[in-house]
Amino acid sequence: MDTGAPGSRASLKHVAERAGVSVKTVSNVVNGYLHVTASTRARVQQAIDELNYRPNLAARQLRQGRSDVIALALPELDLPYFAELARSVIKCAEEKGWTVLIDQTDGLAEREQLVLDGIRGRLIDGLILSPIALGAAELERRRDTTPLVLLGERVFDGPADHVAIDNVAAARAATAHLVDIGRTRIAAIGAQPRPSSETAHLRLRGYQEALAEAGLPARPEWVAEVDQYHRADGAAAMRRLLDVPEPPDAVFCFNDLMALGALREAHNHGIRVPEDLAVVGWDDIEDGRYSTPTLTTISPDKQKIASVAVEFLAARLVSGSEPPHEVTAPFTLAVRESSGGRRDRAPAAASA
Amino acid sequence: MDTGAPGSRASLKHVAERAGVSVKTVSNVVNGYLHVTASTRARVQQAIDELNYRPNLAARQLRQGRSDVIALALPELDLPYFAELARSVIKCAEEKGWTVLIDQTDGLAEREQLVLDGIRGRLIDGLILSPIALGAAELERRRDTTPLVLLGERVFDGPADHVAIDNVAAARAATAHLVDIGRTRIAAIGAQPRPSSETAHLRLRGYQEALAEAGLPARPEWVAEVDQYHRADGAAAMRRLLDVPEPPDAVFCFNDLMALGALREAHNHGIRVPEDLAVVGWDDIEDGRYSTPTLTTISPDKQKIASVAVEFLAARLVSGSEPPHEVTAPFTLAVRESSGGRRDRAPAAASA
DNA sequence: GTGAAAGCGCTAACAG
DNA sequence: CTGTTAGCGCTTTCAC
Repeated sequence: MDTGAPGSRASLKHVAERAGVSVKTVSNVVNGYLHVTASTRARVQQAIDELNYRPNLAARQLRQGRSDVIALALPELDLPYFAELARSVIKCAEEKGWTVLIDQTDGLAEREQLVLDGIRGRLIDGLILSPIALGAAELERRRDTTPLVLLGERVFDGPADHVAIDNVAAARAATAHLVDIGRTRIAAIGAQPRPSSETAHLRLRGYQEALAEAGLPARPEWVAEVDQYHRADGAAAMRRLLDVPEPPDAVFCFNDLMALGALREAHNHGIRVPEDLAVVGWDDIEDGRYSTPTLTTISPDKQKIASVAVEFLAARLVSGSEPPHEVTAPFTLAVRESSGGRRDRAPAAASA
Repeated sequence: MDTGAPGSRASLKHVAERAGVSVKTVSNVVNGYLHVTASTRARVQQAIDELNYRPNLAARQLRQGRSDVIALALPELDLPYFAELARSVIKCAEEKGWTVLIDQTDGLAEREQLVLDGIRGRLIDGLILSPIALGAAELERRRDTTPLVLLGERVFDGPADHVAIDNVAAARAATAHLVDIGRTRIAAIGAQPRPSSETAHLRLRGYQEALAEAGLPARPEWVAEVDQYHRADGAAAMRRLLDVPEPPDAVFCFNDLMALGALREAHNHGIRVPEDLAVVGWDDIEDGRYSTPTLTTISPDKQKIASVAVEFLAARLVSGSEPPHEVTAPFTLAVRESSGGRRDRAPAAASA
């Protein structure tokens, strides 16, 4: 049914010629302007269909100065927390008519810096960045003026909008929960040697504060450092903790993935969870609701984080240079089996 | 250190003026052309730095007719299989200098159609689509000429390049494995009522073929239908299978997520895996390597799928209208605990 | 080696 | 209500 359309390379001009009107009129139709006669509109629409016309977004962007595309830069898409977050961001962005393009930084400083420096040129209208390696200093130095929203821990009072989690408070809550259920030898998995890792630092602090508050010992050998926050790192860390002379009876993992690794490793060693060892994670990824045992975890409000980030960006696009906003997203503690929560059915089971 | 740069809105012209050269020269420098005097290059580079110049990609795209952006359209980013796939695609695309923009279709026909119709206008150079709801008919009807690569099951000999998995063969292998370990009452989870669901259809066929081959009964009540391929659907389906008069002693789940849900549900009912019930999944997502028990699964070569898809696109961009290519990506069966594999340590444990 | 000018497809002024 | 025109920032002939 090719009516002579040269591929889909038809431009406004072609459509205009075919419909016997001016480009402006076609533009009006395409953009849904109201003041167009029904008959003209119909003629134009027919020409559009026949030629299979699609607007050239590059030209529109060049003209309008905006692309309706934003970038979301995060460490890894296959870390469930970030996958879930990305899903929400894409959803929210869609409601604004935006398209989301993904940059994977792998948590590398170099790549985060590239993103920050505007590697995307003027292609994107805004940027949402979840920094792992970069700190306040790098952010201060930023020259690119693309609207920026930061995700994650509080990076001081940086020059950018920021959706934060109260890492210290949440870590304290997680640890306090382990204290509450009667554990006394509470370990932590997820400390990081890198000086710039804010997240690990803050969560460790919350952990230590909670121990101090409870008058419980904070043994250095109960704090396991990791390189990354993957399952394998959690498993390896757990293994080391089990070799300590006086092994812990509870462990607070700085994310769910490590907690799942730790769970599995404990299982390999014949250690019962939660009887011998209570485990708490962080992120509330779906895996933890179906694991055996199900995982007690800090549950940050991901939906909220995503929606606030997108709203921040939207606000920036309207009024550029207000002082930076900051929102602290709420969290809850989801108590499940791994810390002795009721051995109730998994959520799916309950829903049918 | 603001040298008067008006934000980052500097254009080639501004840079040219500041450096005392023509725009062409600046363009040459920016694009790394060789025949530029070292001194000129230095002067231009300095002006670029001072003005914090970033090329306007929209203008470049308009001129060159390409954006170096491709779209990846998949059902949901937080389905681990797709998250892992997306990660690989982004990696491969990056090596080609491309940026990837993500479209979430939620597996909805309507949204897949939009993507296919070129909702992105001329913004993208190519499209990789993992269709769930759309079939051959819709693909034949496509008029948009953006290069397209299809992912997933074989959609007949469509008009587009295609990276397929041999669903029937893999499903047969999975089922045959359950036969091999001595199971006789083998169920399947993942059939779908929708007529257009190729994937479910083909996997079901492989399952049935393997049963026939083994001379085993194929009871309809052992085939559980689901709406989606999430953990909750697998758990619910498992629950139904356990209520059947003669419950199965093995179950082949059409993806890992459902298998994990089934695992959890079995656990809730006090059923031992693999002793009472063997479970096989499909996708080889990381979760299944750390679950308890670890999950036997069909492992498609995701890296290969991603790299071939990107290569197909690259080839299309060079020579447009060759006949469609098709590659069938290999798969293996990863035997783990859920089907009686050795109760060895989880992979992470082994690596330290 | 470098410069001048045209034009990619679109929208926004401004006429009519 | 519709047509004409200029120009967004860039690359690309073609001169010099």
